[in-house]
Amino acid sequence: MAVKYTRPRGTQDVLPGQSGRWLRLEKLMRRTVGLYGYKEIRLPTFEATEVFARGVGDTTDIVSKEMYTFLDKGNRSITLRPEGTAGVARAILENGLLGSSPAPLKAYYLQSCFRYEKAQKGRLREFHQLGIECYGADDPAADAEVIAVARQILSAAGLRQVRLEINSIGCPHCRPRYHEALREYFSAHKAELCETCLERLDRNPMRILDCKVESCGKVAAGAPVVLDYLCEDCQSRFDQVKALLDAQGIEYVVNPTIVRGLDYYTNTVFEFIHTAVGTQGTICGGGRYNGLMEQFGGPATPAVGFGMGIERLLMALEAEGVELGGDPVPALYLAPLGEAGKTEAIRLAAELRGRGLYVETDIVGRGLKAQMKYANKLGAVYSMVLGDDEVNARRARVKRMEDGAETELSLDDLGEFLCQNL
RNA sequence: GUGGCUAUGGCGCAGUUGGCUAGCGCGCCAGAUUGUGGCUCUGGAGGCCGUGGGUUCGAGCCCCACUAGCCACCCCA
Repeated sequence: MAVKYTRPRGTQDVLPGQSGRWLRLEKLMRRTVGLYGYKEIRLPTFEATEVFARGVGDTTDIVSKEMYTFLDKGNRSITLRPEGTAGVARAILENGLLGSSPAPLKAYYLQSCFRYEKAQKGRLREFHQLGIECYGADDPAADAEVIAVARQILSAAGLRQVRLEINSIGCPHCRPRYHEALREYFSAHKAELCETCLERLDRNPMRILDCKVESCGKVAAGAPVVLDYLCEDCQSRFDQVKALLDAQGIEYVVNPTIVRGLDYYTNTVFEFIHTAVGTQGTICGGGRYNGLMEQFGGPATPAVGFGMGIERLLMALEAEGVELGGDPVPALYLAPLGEAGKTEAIRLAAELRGRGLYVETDIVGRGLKAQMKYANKLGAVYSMVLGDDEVNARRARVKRMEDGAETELSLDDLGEFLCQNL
């Protein structure tokens, strides 16, 4: 039984037995997001490469080296989506949603994303993301609401050891001033910077703040802080976001070094970081991206949103020992004995399933004893033996597996009994 | 892309300085007096020891390459 085929690197199989927790988490996410008015949007898995190059920014790592890009048979450059926001922006414009639906436009997606990276724990090549996008709301209340959505999902899932970090990276008006100040500061410390940071100095000096190299970190510690360079408007927005978080009782810490790796962010940026799960601790990241629509040639439209990694959240929950519950358990196991029993079991099972009950019965020809063991393994709440006597009398005993208590009743009353005793 | 560690039945592991039929736990299947589970006992199925070379009389154990996984860097969800 040699395994010939293995799954591509960085992908995963979610098997029966594990999929239950995914399902529960997804349900919880859809429900929560719905409480804030988000409706699902389903988009193609791949887009024209240009959509991401434009949307995400071609100087970012994601676009410059992590995309799954290929030419299709019509010689078009196609890319598997590395994130969700760019596609949503494209779809909104293409379908004219901004004019035709009431503002703000709130959409969410729950989907695979693809990045060609070296896989490790919490970093897959195909991973799953919940994302929400709110278009047409420039008020800080929108920022605070988006953060609240993420907060509620994480709390509802039972996650405890998570910290919210927020920052403002300013707008196109005040950011150049800050870049200027950073360049000036880091240029004076060139000798202590690593090679990559020397490049960053020209392209995007804010990235240096994020550098993990020790010497860079030391220099960065004394660097000018964005928050000191915000224009009046940006400062006031940031203050309002914080005030609204306070009002909702959402705890956070201001971390002026959060930069985020996608070019479209402006003003508010935030991350939810798990504190006990090793290096891939960011389970949710997001912020405001008011410039994105214009980059696509659309009308200037304010927008906020976040992306949340399903696998990362699942990892974090596991690290905290939070149980999401496993696969559903049968309400009843029907154990047929003999031909008459078998026929009746099939009939009865179909009837009960028609009423919405999860019922299992024998389809492999096991003996009675083996069937009981099986029922036990499945975790069935009740079991019932159907032999000639029961079929003739149309009465049988239901057994509660937990304690072995038995109740005799007519087969016709079984459905009612189960509905009332689950 | 860079560095380190690992690779034995479905899962978790033993395999002594290389030596004759590769073991254990869990799981799976079947039994333990005739129509009943969870405990216990017994038996069974299942591995060309990641792949390909090499050293040797002989390699799961040594050497090389490749592949995959894990950890860190990088980056991000």
